[in-house]
Amino acid sequence: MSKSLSEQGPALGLSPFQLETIALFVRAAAVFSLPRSVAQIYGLLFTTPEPLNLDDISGRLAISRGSAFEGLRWLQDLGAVERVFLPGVRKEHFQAELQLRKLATGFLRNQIQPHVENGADHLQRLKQTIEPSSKDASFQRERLRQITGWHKFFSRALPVIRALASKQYFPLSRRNGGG
Amino acid sequence: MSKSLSEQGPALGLSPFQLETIALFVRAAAVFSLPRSVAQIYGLLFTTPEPLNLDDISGRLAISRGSAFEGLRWLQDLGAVERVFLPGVRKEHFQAELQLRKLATGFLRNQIQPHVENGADHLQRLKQTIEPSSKDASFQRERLRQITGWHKFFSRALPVIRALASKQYFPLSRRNGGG
DNA sequence: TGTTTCATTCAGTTTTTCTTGAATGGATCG
DNA sequence: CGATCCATTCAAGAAAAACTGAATGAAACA
Repeated sequence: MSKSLSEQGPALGLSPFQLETIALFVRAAAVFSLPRSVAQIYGLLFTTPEPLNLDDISGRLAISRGSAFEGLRWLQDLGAVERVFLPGVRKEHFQAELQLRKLATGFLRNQIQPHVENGADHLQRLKQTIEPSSKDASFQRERLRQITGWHKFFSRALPVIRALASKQYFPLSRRNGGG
Repeated sequence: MSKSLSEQGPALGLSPFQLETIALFVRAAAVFSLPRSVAQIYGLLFTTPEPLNLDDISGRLAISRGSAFEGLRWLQDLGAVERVFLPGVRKEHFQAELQLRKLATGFLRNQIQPHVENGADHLQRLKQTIEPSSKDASFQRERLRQITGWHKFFSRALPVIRALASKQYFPLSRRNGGG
């Protein structure tokens, strides 16, 4: 019963700091319904000074190679993790991307933006379903207008949110020269 | 095989407009990993002029009373659905809240804010795990600083996002006199 | 008071999601 | 060239989440 910190977490040679950080990321990921393994992987890389390879990750977190691989791919797609090429080393190594801006924009780009972009088509299709002569037509048009308004809002909000996550709002990250 | 629109959706007396709208909400909810039934319920109320009761909802969407009840409770907690008291009618009736602002702030309040508020405690605990004499202490302090920066960002961003969702950014909703 | 109507709960079941680990095949090496 | 190392896939299994519907008891009614 030594796995209280991260709830079914790794038992191997991770420091208390690493365990606590991973637990924190796992909780945060749960808010967005992201798989536990994804959060664990990011937490491990985040708290490890040197780049790690697939077997390092799978081994230290006590998760399967398959999970480690899928999790790493997801994190790479997002831009939360990047490959590191080490001269003379065959295995691919990875390290955590530390800029929240990149994480946030990656998430918006991958998870939100496509839906907003498809929205126009869906709205068009929705419009077709209104029968002009029906007694509900007026009410339905009102609702369609409402949804259209929401869609416009998201289209406008996306760039704003990106701007929000820009350098000037991250005074502390200046230390790393990033932003 | 007449259930293509909303994928396992209701087959009863819903109009094409309703079916299409519900399908749209189900897709949108999936982005945030919200249960299908919740999206269906909101979609049904959104596209129905008059308030509905539990049995209406359960019946028209072909979902169980239990699901309808839980979904309604979740939507009420969020502020996305409100009770309507009809004089002389015993059953509770519900209608959709149309202001996106309320939906957004409800979601932030219920799903995000508690975690941000607990963050301070977790950061404090994380700090305790750093052993000052360890060779990793410097690296770990750097990472702690990073997380602290993220936490600060979210603490600041929450109010800003709320402001974003305020009236002036919803020109179309003025028609309803809401915002 | 007894009867009916209703909101609410929750153990059991179904469905979905996540994880596992062995298998595949391409790349690298000697 | 064969042997080894490695990234990647995926069918099967495990775990988690969502759903069901009957049971409960409170409230309204007559």
